[in-house]
Amino acid sequence: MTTRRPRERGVTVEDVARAAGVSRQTISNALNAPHRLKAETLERVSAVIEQLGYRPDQSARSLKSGTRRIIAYPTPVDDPANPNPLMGGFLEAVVAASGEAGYRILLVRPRPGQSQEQALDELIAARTVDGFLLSDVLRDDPRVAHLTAAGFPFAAFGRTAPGQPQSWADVDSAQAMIDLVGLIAARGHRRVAFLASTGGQPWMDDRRDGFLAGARRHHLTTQVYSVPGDDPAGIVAATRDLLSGRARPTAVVVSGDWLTLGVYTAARAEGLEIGEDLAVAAFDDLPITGFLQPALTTVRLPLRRIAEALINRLLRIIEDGVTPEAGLLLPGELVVRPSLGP
Amino acid sequence: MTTRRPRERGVTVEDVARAAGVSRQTISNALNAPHRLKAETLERVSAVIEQLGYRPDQSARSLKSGTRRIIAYPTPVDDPANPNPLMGGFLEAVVAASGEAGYRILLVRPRPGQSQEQALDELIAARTVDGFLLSDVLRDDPRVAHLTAAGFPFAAFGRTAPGQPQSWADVDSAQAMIDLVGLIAARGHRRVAFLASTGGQPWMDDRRDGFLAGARRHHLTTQVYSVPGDDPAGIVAATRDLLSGRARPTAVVVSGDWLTLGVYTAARAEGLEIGEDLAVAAFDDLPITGFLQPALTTVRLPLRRIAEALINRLLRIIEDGVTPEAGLLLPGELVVRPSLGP
DNA sequence: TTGAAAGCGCTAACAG
DNA sequence: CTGTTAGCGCTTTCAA
Repeated sequence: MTTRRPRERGVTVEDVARAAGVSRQTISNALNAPHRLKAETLERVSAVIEQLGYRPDQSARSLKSGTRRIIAYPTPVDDPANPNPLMGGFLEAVVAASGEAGYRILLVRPRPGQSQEQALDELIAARTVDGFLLSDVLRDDPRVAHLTAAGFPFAAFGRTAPGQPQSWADVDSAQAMIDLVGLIAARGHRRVAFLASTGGQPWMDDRRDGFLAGARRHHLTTQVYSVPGDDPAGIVAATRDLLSGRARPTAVVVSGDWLTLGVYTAARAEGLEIGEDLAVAAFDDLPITGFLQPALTTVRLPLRRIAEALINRLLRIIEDGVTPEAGLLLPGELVVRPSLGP
Repeated sequence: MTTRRPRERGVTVEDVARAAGVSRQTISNALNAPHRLKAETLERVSAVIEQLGYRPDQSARSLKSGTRRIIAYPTPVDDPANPNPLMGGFLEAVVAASGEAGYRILLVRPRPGQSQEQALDELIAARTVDGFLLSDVLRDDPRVAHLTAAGFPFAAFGRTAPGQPQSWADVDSAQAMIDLVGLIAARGHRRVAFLASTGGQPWMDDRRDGFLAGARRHHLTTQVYSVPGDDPAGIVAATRDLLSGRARPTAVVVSGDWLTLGVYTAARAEGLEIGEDLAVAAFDDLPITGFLQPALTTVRLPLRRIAEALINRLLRIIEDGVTPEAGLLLPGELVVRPSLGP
């Protein structure tokens, strides 16, 4: 079945103008500056527009105006066998927030053999988008440096360096950890361990720093374990080691929910009941947390608020040319579930 | 800090032509029909293009050519508190497949008060995209009907009706279920239950039908339970009911991984050991499956292959005007884990 | 093989 | 308040 259509020429201003018996400009005005038309004309013209289903050609309009109403989101590369379960929720929030303002999200990715910076340059040079939304931003992210140098609008989920535009929003991981440790201390724990995977991501450092700050504040005895990568076996081994020592901790804070599987496994192997003999808490609130037995205490990321803040800030830059003076930290939400114990 | 830039005029053909000492047309040819240039000229011109970082303006090019190299993906509305954990993996695969072919994905969504169809019409009329990628397609999906009527290119994750263009790809849920039931039968089970949530999605029907077909083939005694919605409490109750009857099933097949939490809970409440007293299998291979104890036997969706097939088919329609004769069913992958027992 | 001219559909500037 | 003119940057004729 072949459906090759002869590149349909859609309905244009010309058509509408003729049908309404006015000039092309009047049509344009009806859409872009309705106050300039006599109420009666406007009504008549609008009816014709409606009836013909006329929409200004996006490309023509963009060519003229120089604005695309599109935001590029460089999609993080994901392992399809083990995809980031929060990506859908973040995009949901981003699409909702940008759609509200009449912008759409274009998913972009460097072509094979192309660097991140080259991909950005191409999008800028081809004037494909009005700005960039960046996520998983590192402390010294080359993309941020590049966009800053190019003077092109962006907003970052993560944090930028002091000399760079502060158009970012991030989870206040440190504060959330401090709160979490406070809760643990209030429940009488004195020896608390922190278990982290060493990926080098800045947000993981923030979590660790927050943990340490909280522990210091409550005079807790701490122990910090780092395991390479996300290898479950390594985590189980580390946790068993942690739990088999003398003076073992009565609570374990884990840098991310994903690792807790290993912790649960190890605790069982050591004959410890989670929530009874050992309190466990983590971070992220992945969809899995309800599936652990007992359910996991964790910190929920404020993805919706982050997305809204990022889009707001980006549009302020794009439309008003105003770059925020300071970054924005949004609080994580403590979700207390049985793994924390009584 | 105000960074309002005076709407930078990027580098245009004109600039490059002047710099290279040739006409505008030669530049255009160098990019779009290099074979028409003398090798030496081409080289020289390319060097200048490279040096000036020239990229044809996307809008101008689109206006002229009528092609956007953009595919719209109407993003399913997601519950941000409980996001679809597979969305990230699907988008990853879609972005990779389309990027390969030089297309990008635009996330779209009806504006407040706008219907799905109106949103499609707007994108078509404004010539914003070359085609649509649809997911979560219902058996009689209004979007498919609308795009078919408009004669606009699309590809559907799901299945279209017989009279409609068969540009779809889907998981062969029925066959995967038949295989799964075969495996269960081979392990000696004679009484098998099917537990489903009633959402009315066609793929859920496919799964049930596959289950029944498999059971028939192996002469198994079956029992089908349907629970409204995804309410965990309802599932626990139904499962307890199921398990407490006389002649209770020795295996339970669940329509989706998500529901198994309730099944596990109910089984424990009945004093049954999963994998020992009761075999459990489900569908989707959500990231949670490894977190259940014992780990869950399930069917993995071939999202990467689906995405590739959809993009392939869509581009065939867009670029060659050729609509596939038939839909494409891709096999799910049986992932056997301890919940199925010995 | 290269150059000149026209026009894609739209809107901003100006004139009536 | 409405109409005319020009041009955004590109590519597709057509002519040289």
